[in-house]
Amino acid sequence: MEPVDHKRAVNEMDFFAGDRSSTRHVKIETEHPRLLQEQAEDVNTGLNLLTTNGAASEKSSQNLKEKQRVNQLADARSELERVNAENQRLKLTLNQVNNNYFALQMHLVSLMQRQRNRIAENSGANNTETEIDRPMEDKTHGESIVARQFMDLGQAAKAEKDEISESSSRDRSAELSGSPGNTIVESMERRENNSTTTPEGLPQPPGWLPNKAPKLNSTSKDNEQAQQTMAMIRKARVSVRARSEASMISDGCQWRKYGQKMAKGNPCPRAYYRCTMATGCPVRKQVQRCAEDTTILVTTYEGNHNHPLPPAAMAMASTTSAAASTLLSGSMPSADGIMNSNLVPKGMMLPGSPSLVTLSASAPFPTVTLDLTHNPNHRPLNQLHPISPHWPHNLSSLPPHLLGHPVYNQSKLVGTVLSSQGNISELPGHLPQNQMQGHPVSDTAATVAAITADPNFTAALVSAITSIIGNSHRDNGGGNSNSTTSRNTGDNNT
DNA sequence: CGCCTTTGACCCGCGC
DNA sequence: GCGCGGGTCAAAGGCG
Repeated sequence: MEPVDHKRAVNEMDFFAGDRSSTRHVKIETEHPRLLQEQAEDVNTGLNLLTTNGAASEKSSQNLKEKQRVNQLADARSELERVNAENQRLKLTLNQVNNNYFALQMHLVSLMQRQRNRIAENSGANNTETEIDRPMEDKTHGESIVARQFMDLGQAAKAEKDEISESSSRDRSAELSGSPGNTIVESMERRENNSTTTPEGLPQPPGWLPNKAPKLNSTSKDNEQAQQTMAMIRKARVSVRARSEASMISDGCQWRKYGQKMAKGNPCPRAYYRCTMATGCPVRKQVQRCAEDTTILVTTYEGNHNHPLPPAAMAMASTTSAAASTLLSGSMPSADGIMNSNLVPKGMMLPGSPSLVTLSASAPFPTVTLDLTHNPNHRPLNQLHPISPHWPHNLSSLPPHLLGHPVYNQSKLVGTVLSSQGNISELPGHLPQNQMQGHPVSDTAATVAAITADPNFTAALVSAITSIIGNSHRDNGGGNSNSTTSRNTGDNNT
């Protein structure tokens, strides 16, 4: 009985050590036969289950061996625990990297869409099919513009939420309008402000919709549409579908859970979060797994931040902007746009990703859905990762030495990303097309496989992990983002 | 101790 | 008016 138990214990340890490569593990493995043989021969003596008539010296030597064996087992066990812990850390890191990649996708989508919308706005009836051919003049300003754009939306949100402070919001909007980086939302806000002041000068109620209460001094059809659009944008929701094992995707913001409900028709609970990066921030989000595929995480954002965001949060922020812009671009050209449609799937007009973004005007609010869960053969965005060894977009999660590295120049990254669409192949930093096309990715596993297959990524990942571990594995990248992870059980990746 | 999650209760809109 | 479902509140407890 006893030898069997010992043997089993050793085997169990080996089982857990399993494929985790460890030099110590190899050593233990090589010692197994001898250990087991010793056990078989000496078990009675070693465990004092039977008395023997052997010499005392022999017995002491056997005890010594037994002690050594116990020590080895203890060492192996501790090593196993260490490796297990390291494995968990690596898993977390990988998950975080996944989320960072998702955030990068968000950023890309927003940039692409914003370019389109801005071109459409600036050039009016000009040809909008060529804007992607000249986006590099924009990409150098991409980061700041995204930031500005998001702040503009924040103003819009404030105008909605803080009715009393509408005039000040307008002032702020007017201040912001002086910049050349005007966004569609901002311009729309100005248009609305110029045209929708009530006779009493009172702010509009939060749920106010121009089509329900036409303004007396709204004389032009454009103004009406602008009002409609702005109201829709303010009420619009951004729904993001992405594959993630974590309970939340990483968007760089701080979120506090304030409720959870079982939604009808979905066995998975719906969690409600609000932004806690600033007091009074109206942004909320709902997180729920898809009923059909629980690996798909559906995150719905509502509202706009009223505070500056860290770079890590810019991706999602710009996504919100892009969503609003998408709404705008979809509703402006004609009166029978999304306003009057119940469910209008609309390609985002991103080259090669016809179904990436859909619009839904179903009640209560129009929703922009970014579906990042499936990327068919249309040069999916998911294939972007091989081209960017520096793709962890959540900058705050990056180790400092990588954060300061030129490869994290976002404009260059954007250029790389755009080049992957096949439109800007001459840009610096891009990789050859064939290299990019070598990683068909349709799910997280394939994504991880493709990512890890890239040596550049591997190098960056190793560096990042080393730094993270070296920093006592700060909570999910530290900084002002992802703070909710620290208290969560490991799957909550803000 | 502060911040967070959990979770039941409550509120509100909507359809019948 | 009633029930249902979605969204929010807030007390309780956990965690670092």
